Amino acid sequence: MNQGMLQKAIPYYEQVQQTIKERIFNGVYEPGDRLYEVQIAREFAISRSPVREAIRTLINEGLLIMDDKSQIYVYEPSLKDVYEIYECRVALESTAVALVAQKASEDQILQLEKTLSDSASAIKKGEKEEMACLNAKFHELIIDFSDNMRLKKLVNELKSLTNYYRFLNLEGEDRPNVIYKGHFDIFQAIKERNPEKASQKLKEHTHDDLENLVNLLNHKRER
Amino acid sequence: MNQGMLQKAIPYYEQVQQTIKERIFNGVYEPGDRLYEVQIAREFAISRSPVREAIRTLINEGLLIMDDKSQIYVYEPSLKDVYEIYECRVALESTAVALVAQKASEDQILQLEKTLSDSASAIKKGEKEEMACLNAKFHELIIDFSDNMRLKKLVNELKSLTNYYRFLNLEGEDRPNVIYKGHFDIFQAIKERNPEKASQKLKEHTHDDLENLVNLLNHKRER
DNA sequence: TTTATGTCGTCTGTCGACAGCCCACATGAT
DNA sequence: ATCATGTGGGCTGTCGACAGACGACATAAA
Repeated sequence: MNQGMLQKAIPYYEQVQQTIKERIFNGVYEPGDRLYEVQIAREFAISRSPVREAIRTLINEGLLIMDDKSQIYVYEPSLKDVYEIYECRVALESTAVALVAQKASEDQILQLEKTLSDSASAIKKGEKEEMACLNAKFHELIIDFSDNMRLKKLVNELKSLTNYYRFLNLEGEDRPNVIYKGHFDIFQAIKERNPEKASQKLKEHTHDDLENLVNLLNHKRER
Repeated sequence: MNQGMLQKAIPYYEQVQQTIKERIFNGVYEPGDRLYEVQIAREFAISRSPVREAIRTLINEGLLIMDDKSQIYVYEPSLKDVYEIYECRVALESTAVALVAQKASEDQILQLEKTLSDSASAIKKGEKEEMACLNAKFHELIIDFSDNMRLKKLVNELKSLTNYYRFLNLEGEDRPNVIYKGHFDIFQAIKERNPEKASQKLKEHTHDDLENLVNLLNHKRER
């Protein structure tokens, strides 16, 4: 009885949008790849209209870009882009964490604490997948608890633009512990109800992330 | 010889997008109004396809919203939305101004100063139109000088969402002078190369704006 | 009068078709 | 060989048409 509710059929353009997005995140489409309306339409055995709409939406999200000849490519962040995106994320997330430090409920603080301790045990067991997941959750919880839907949306969009690099988060010199320490400091500041400190710690933590990422990218480029 | 360059014909969907946006800003379409693809297509004597694409784009920008029945309405910010948008703007703009305080060139600082003094004389002459324009310019310069395209784009999108209320900026108790003072303090901090102070002053200034706006909205609502 | 059923019009989602543009390749002239 | 001119194929922008969904109104049944 599916809760007495029938699901509205999901229109093609939405399904296509989701699928393309997943393919970008999964690396099926790689940065710089060109996409063709007709080809995608043929592949799904539908007309070009829904495909066009899906592409338009993804262009607006920034995951696809259109050149002056209306050709569509998968977004490929330049180094400058990466810096700019991080700058924006720091701005938004540090605001979020300050809000959380001010008004988080006790229960919410407990949730953060639990995520942290789960994270610690994942590190001990060396479960990379789990670690990445919990780290993401920590950030997500903070954004959620800031209770600002628009901020959440903006951060998510920014994150998806560097999603391409998400594998690199945990690589590098002793990253798991460094990240854990960063999160721990942030949590501590929240628990102390110290917005400025929380904000500051998050800025430092994110800066670490950026620096690590840029280092790894440079290494890759040299090889 | 038009600089030897021919302009590519602007596609319909872009023109329509621009037109709809202007109409929203000019109040031709009011918040909450429903829009119809067919009607707009008929009006411009074109097919629905370009209209659909224009609408999709505007939905992604947030100026139009689509309900669960695929009906299109002009975005009508709730009070909570207004707060959230301002929170995001403060986050981004205060970051921008801190960057400017760090790395603005002397010439850029002069531009800010000139805008301020123009603003002062506009106040003396009571030129409301000019005042609004210069105030906007002040903020825009700061964003530009922060040299972060993505930040600029985000702020512009957020601003357009409350564009509906732009008339109210200058109404209220002695607003022009309060705003001028706010901008002056920000400028001062930039000139002193004091990022924290600049950031702080901008936060206070924007908070004033928000408070004033909310007051006026409440008054309106009571009447 | 109130409820139930049927019909109509309108709006959105999708389709297939066509025209214009751009590019690559080929053909021909120098 | 090099450059100019065709020529063809592929891709995007736009169009007009149809089907399904939804609501309004009317009509019929209680």
